[in-house]
Amino acid sequence: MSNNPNQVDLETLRHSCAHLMAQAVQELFPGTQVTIGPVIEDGFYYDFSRDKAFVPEDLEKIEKRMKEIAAKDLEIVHTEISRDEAIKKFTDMGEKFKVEIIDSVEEPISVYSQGDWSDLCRGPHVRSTKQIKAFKLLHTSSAYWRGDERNPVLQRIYGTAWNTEKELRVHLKRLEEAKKRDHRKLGKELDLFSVSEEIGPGLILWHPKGARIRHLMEDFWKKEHFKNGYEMVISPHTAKIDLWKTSGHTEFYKENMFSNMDIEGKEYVMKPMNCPFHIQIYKSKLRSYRDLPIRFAELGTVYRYERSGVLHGLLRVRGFTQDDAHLFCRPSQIEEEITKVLDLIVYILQSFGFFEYKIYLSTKPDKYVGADEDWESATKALENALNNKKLDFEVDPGEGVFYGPKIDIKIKDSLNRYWQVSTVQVDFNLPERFNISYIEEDGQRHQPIMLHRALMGSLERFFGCLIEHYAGAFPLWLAPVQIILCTITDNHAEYAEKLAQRFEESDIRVEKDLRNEKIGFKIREAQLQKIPYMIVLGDKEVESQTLGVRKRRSKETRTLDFETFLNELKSGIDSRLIESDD
RNA sequence: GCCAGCGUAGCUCAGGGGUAGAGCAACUGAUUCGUAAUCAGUAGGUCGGCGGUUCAAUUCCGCCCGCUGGCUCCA
Repeated sequence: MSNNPNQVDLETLRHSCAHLMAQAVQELFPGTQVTIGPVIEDGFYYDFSRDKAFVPEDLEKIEKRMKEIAAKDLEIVHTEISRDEAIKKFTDMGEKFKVEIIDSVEEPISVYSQGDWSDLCRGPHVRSTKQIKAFKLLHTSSAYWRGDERNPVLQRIYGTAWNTEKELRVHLKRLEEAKKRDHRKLGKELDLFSVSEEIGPGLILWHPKGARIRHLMEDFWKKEHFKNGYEMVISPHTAKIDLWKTSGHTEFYKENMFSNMDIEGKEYVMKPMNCPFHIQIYKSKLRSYRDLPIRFAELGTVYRYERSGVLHGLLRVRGFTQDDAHLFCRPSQIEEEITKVLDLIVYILQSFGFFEYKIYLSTKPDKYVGADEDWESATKALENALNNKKLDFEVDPGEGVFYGPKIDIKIKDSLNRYWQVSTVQVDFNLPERFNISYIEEDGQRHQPIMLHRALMGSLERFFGCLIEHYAGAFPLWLAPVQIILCTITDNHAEYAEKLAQRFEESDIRVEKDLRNEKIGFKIREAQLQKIPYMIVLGDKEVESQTLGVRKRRSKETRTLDFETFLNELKSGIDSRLIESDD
């Protein structure tokens, strides 16, 4: 708690606000049972058991009642009772879910009351309902009791609460801003991508401008991988089911795989992962310790079945391209390889404008394959690599995949949201299943260590993240159109054509707007398309053979000659400049 | 997949048991203009699909498809 008496710990405040909402709901809708109402990031929710779902008008009513209750300045009283008392109390109240919770908590049972309403709760809470002032109910949804779809369906209401009206306004504004940046909205407005009902949900069409950005992402990625000792490989989109039996995917990943195809009586499936293919390439010949580490990289497109309800724009799809690589190395090389991977990750993410991360190291889960000492040394190698790079990380105990420990990296975007992108995983399983080996110095066959890693994760998701991070105003090096030439009248078209050709020869992505429209109209459209530079061409420019340069989000105009402007462009592109103003 | 809501012109949306409307975009014409919208005209829709109720359905009902917010999971 803060020293300022008016400043309440946000978690406490939000928890109390959830109670306030529950009270309002039960007063307005008798017969509704309460279940749980925890605090979440930026707010809270409460799950209710009730036949009917809440509609938006209900939220208004509930909010109004909450304000009334808050104004009553009800004291929030904490009491502790025995389990038997609690069971009797909540059974009498008809709160079956609360009774179920009482079974699983320790005595004494903690209860909070305000007025004639009370709730089973660990607390803490604010002293009076009057302290809950700045709040808003946001939306409804359904949820299952204890998150299990076999359990009864509950009606959830989400809300947010803050210490002051001003903080609430700032938060709501941020939500609005996030809505404006929604990649699905911008994808349409900027003509970047679409999803077609005719084709199928979760399958992305990259339009010319989106594909342009994708090619830029891919080109950059390939160049950096060649520089860093990777070899590019390419593998097919489907393979015989037997491959997936060997890899264990038919056993452990079945529910995520597209169902079988019959090709001349043989079963094939769309690939959900690239690893078995890269292993086949590794296995195509005998490998020596002198060849290791071997690094195979591929922008590999995979298909995974996702339940229809979870699909979401570019962020959750059924077909996506991983910037995948598999590293085969000697046990002694793990640490160095991971360190190099981390270097590359940080370099690439920073190039795209992401400078802050949350990094997790996930360790051995309850069910696992491989020897304990291998797990230990691999986990240590991951940890050492993170420490070598001075990267802060959190350990997620037991959260590793069954086949090995891993590092996950989330990037922070311009609205302070985190997105899971990069991952580095050690795999003790596939080398064993495919029985891969190399000849060691001792002349004997040894099993190599295999690492999976992705930097951007999926190009689709990373693109969605880029769109929202930049609100569609991509940095110069990524902008699908870098400059647009806008003529004042038809008289300037010839000059524009000539300039366009010169820009094209210099690999600048240029568009011309020669339409018979007013300059204000052309500028407006270019602004809405978030083109980094607008070049106005009129009598003045033709006469002096110059360019009228205007940058997006700046009303300032400059008169530059071609070479000067081209140099500015080139240096912005080559340095992958990210303008904070943009 | 489940719960709820939504689906009307390319886009954003209004309407409503008697076969549909606006703005922007498109097209045509006029205008040749100096940094976020020049004016006028034209065209555009089996109202997501299939079935049912009805004299009549885009509107009411059922099923299906898709989208949105969540639940679960993850790149």
